[in-house]
Amino acid sequence: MNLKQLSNILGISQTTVSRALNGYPEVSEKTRALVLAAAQKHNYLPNTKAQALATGKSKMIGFVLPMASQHEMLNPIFGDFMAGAAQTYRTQGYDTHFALTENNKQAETYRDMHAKGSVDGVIVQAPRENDERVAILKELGLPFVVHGRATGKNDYHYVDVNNTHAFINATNFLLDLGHRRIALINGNEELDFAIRRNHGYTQALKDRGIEADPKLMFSSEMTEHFGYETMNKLLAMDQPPTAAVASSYTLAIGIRRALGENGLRIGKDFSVVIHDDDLSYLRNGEAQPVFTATRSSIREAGQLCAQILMDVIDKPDQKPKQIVLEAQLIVGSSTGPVPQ
Amino acid sequence: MNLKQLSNILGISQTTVSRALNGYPEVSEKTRALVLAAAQKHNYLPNTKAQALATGKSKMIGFVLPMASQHEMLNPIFGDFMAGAAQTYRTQGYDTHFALTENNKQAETYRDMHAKGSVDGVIVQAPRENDERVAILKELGLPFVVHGRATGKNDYHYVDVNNTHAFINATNFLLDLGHRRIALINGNEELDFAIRRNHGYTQALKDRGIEADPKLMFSSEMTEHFGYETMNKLLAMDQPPTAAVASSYTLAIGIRRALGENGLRIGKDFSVVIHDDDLSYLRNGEAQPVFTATRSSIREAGQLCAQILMDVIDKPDQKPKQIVLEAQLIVGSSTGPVPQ
DNA sequence: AATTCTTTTCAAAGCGCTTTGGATTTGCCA
DNA sequence: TGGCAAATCCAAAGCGCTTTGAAAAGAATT
Repeated sequence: MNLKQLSNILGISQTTVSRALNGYPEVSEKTRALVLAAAQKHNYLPNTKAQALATGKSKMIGFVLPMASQHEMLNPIFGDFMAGAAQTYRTQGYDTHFALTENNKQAETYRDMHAKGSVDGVIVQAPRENDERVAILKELGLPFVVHGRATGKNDYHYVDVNNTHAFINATNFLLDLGHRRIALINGNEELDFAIRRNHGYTQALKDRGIEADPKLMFSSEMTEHFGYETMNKLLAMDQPPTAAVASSYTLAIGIRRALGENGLRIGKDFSVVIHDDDLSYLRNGEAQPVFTATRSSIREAGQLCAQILMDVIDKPDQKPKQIVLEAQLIVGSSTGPVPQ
Repeated sequence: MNLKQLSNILGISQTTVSRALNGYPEVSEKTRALVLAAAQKHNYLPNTKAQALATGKSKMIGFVLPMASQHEMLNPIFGDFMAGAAQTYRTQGYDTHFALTENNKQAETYRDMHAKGSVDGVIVQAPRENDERVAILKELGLPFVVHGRATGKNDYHYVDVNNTHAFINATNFLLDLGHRRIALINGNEELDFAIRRNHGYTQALKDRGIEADPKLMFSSEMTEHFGYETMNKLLAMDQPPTAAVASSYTLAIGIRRALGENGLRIGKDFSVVIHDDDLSYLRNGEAQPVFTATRSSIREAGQLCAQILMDVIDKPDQKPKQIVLEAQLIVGSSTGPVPQ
């Protein structure tokens, strides 16, 4: 069923049918009702491709996920983020165009998407320092919103968590409990968020006159295994730390496993504060949080990014919208005073 | 840059340029080289919308994810599955059209996608018994592949894990170790895979003359919390089981937490076999598996589904391709003989 | 009833591509 | 050199929609 057929059935021109459907005022309410009813009845929906071609708008948002070929490690947060975003798009008739790309070809993928006219805007994930994608998207004039911040220049739209502050808080919380040797188990420090968390951690220690000890600082992909392995290394030290801040829930699961295997109780013998993205399928407890954490919903970030992006698509030339979310410190049972 | 402009630059007709680009034989290799070079130079890529309109093929695969409004629980496996699928699509120029939908409106979303002409085929996830989506897609004539099986009729393409067999194996493994009271911690038993796992578990017990005890069988959404809660319930029993089979890694994390808090060692005091989807961001150990598990890569399933779907789009009328993957039993350190 | 102004409708062009059917050029042979 | 087939190329139609500019119908004014 297409426009032509529908208009034939109705005995009305395509123009009028199209206008009736799209809510233009130049059509009487009577015929509009007629058209709407017929469309409903015949299950007619405009062909998006034709619509896109005619209007020049694809009503699609691009979402590019790098394959991260090294370890085949897919960003575990992307599902929730994307769902949050898609949920918001829907309200305005946008859908998501999802593309996988090799790790170092993200920029190229955006360029192609634009050249092929398949999206009206894109979201940039996990920015690095002076991320090239930002430059390219600007050059192309393709609307975009960054989830996170690409250090360097700041003249674009973004939604980010205040990572520095979150990790200052997390570290302070442990310091207040009396801990002095505190480890950092961080994500890959090529990524902006990890850099900021490192800064927060270092800063908090410094403010209490403690020099951050590089031997207590670890950074890699945030897997359960990395958490496990690192915790084992820490326990094997001559003078093990009494606490750690970790960048994700998955890391914490590994940490807890290592502690358990060594007969140590989390929150008693060793304290852990994590950053909790509030993933829908990996909740940090239900009513009561399991781990003490700085929490910030990744899904909410997705919603905000989507909101801004749609706004920018609508009105391209506005001054950068920049949202920094504060993570909430929630206290679970993974922390306690320094064991005597 | 579009075809017209490109052909003007070259001083060649649009027809020839289009044909050169699409590898038709009616164009000399010399001009083809010329065209290709120019396209490259001017960063030309055909507008997908126009292409889709002209050819009637959108080169898009639909992927519908229910929001699961109740608990906002997003299927944690979907990321890996989708990535596997997308990886395969790419090789043949397909991209993914991703849409969120309310839980009970999946069928409608497929119908809309078809009416709007935005996809050439779709993948159906997490089928239920006699899933309505299958019927609708057949009626629409929209190519589809089911990931899993919708019990009921079997006249469609699918890729599934042999869930029954996997759980027979898992249960047998524990029986062989001497366990007799074995719990089942399963996913939501409205879903086909969970039903089959239940059958496998029940069957294995029965084959050893053991009646499955409903008090040891639990089923819900596969969250860490559900695993934790259930394990606590089990431990509180008069006569607790000595082992459990669990349907996912996330459940196992909760189980381990409960055991740890009760001072019990997994694999010594209590044995657990899980089903492991081999998620990229939640690996069950690296070189050595942590949990004894029936393992089947969800990413691989995604790849297979994609492969079949593209094939079916190409040649719609073929007899159902049905692949049943056997899960591999891998032995980790979460199982051991019955404690004395 | 004649004129003007609104309201409602329509035909046709255009979005950027593919593809059919026909035209032109080239190569080969006699 | 002429003739014919094969190799190249092209103009134009069509995919399903939106939108412009104009026409037809209806309402209002004199």
